[in-house]
Amino acid sequence: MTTTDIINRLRIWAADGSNAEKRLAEIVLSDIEYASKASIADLALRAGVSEPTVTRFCRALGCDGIRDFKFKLAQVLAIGGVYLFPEPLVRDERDARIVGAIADGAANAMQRVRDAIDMKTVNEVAQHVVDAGQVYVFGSGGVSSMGAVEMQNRLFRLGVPIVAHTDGQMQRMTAAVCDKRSLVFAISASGQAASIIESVRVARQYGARTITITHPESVLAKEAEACLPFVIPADTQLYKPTSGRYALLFLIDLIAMTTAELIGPSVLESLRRIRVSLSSLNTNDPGRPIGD
Amino acid sequence: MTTTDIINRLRIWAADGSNAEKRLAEIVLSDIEYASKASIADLALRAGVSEPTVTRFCRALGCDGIRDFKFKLAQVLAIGGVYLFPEPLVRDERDARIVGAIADGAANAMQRVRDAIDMKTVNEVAQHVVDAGQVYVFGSGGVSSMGAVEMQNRLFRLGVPIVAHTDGQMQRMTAAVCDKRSLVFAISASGQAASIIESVRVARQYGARTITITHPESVLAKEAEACLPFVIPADTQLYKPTSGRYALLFLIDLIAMTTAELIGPSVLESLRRIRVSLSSLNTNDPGRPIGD
DNA sequence: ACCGGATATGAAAAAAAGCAACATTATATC
DNA sequence: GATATAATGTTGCTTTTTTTCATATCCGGT
Repeated sequence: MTTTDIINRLRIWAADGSNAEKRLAEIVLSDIEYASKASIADLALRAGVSEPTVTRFCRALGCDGIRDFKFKLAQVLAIGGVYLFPEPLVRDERDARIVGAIADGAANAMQRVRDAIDMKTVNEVAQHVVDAGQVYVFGSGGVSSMGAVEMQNRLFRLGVPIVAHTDGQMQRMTAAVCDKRSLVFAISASGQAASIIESVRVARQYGARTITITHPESVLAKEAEACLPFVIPADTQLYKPTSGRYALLFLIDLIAMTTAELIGPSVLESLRRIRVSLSSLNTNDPGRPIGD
Repeated sequence: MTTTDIINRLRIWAADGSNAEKRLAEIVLSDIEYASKASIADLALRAGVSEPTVTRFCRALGCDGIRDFKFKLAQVLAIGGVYLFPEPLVRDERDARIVGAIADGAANAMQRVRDAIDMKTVNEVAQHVVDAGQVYVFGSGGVSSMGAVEMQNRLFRLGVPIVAHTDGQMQRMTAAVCDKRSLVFAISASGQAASIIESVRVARQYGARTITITHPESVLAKEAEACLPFVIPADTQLYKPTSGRYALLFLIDLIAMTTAELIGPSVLESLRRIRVSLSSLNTNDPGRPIGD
């Protein structure tokens, strides 16, 4: 159960639960911060009900007991939301929470990559990119397809022959024309996207080198030669966009930068040409990053 | 104290606290989910220390007691997801430099957004998204077009009628069919992309509301009603992909989350439907994030 | 109106958890 | 090696939570 469900249910019960439930739900909703720390006795007193009623209330909401209930409330609070607080009171605080939740989430996700990433594998991957005659990136689903496109975007600048496909048919067809000089990146957070799994299988049959960026225990991970672990945890907060995207971006940057350094100064030539090709479009501002 | 600080402190203590502290910190870090629900007795047993030591440990970490400690852990989990917090790897200098360069760049970019962001504007923008009959997002160039697509990806989930265009012709044509109920987001790091500037101008002529995510001093910024500042600094490190992308993602997440909360619980219905529509594709795993 | 059964609520006691005061042990310092 | 200080443990008490059992309330059928 996601934490947001609990708020919904509280809402519903505040409207049409039994007497005691109504009062409790109201008390909790009116001050979640208080409720997340109060003892049963306190809560019972405020709502004018008996203590066991509070425990039963929590159970009925799908929690193990009041501890679990408060645990979930704490999580709701960690991210916070308009509808959680009495409106006029806390505009600023709520804003701060939103900013904090996203920033912390991103920082966490990236910290994890930072801690867990095996640079030896990344270095090998980069070497394969350099060696490959043609690189393909397959991704599907919101996060993974962004990753695929982004990877193309990062690597083509280095002069790497790379193309991304987010369409399942294109992935399959492309896989079918792979050969020994091909390198296939397969990105899938779940590791269960059928088109990606099949494409990897086919590409490998034709001798392509295959690298996945996916859940290390997934079907997809087992299909390929190498796997860079990428796990998107079940977000407890549905309102918040998943932080996993930052992790994926990080991973891609690592690959791109390692590859760039491997190629060496000649990447600068590619970058220079890109800049020249843009200079007729935009004003010439040498400080600006290449291609917006 | 932000909630994630607690993890840092735990890390430090796991490395150089006293004996009991070390063991406790390790136990907690090795399974935060467990620690966030365990009783003192449990924790003490596992770490092989006495119960009051656990209480003292929590206090020393800046919490009121074990309750508060567990409360904070719950929040860490809510934000960071059910991530593991593995020991950071030791790596050689070159690897550390690459990882550090990217991580620091991203952290800086996001910190800048955090410092500069005006949540009042973001709230207004979100309100406009909710009110709009149709939302368009235009972006061009590597970073900005990713932003446009990502914005579509984040907002369509909430049931917002939104479409992204990264093609200049499509942008112009779309702008030409705007009306009063249209909302146009124009993303451009440079603020000089011709197609975007023209599209904003045209859309505005037809009564659309226009919001830019761009350099606040740019031509584009002056064309539109509102501007969320987004500046990509000239990266000195040519090998390194620009960190600006993290900042843009951050900005988009802020808008998406604020919008989601403005819409309220009914967004859950959209998300639920998306999940259902995917469940025939993938195995049914309710914990998985929606759409890879 | 009255009955039987289900449901909701409360009182009291048992169980569990958390905490403080004091005791002990380890460590550092001279 | 004595002493002071910090770190940790033991014990028992308090608070919190849960369970058990009793009571009240509601509701449809007679």
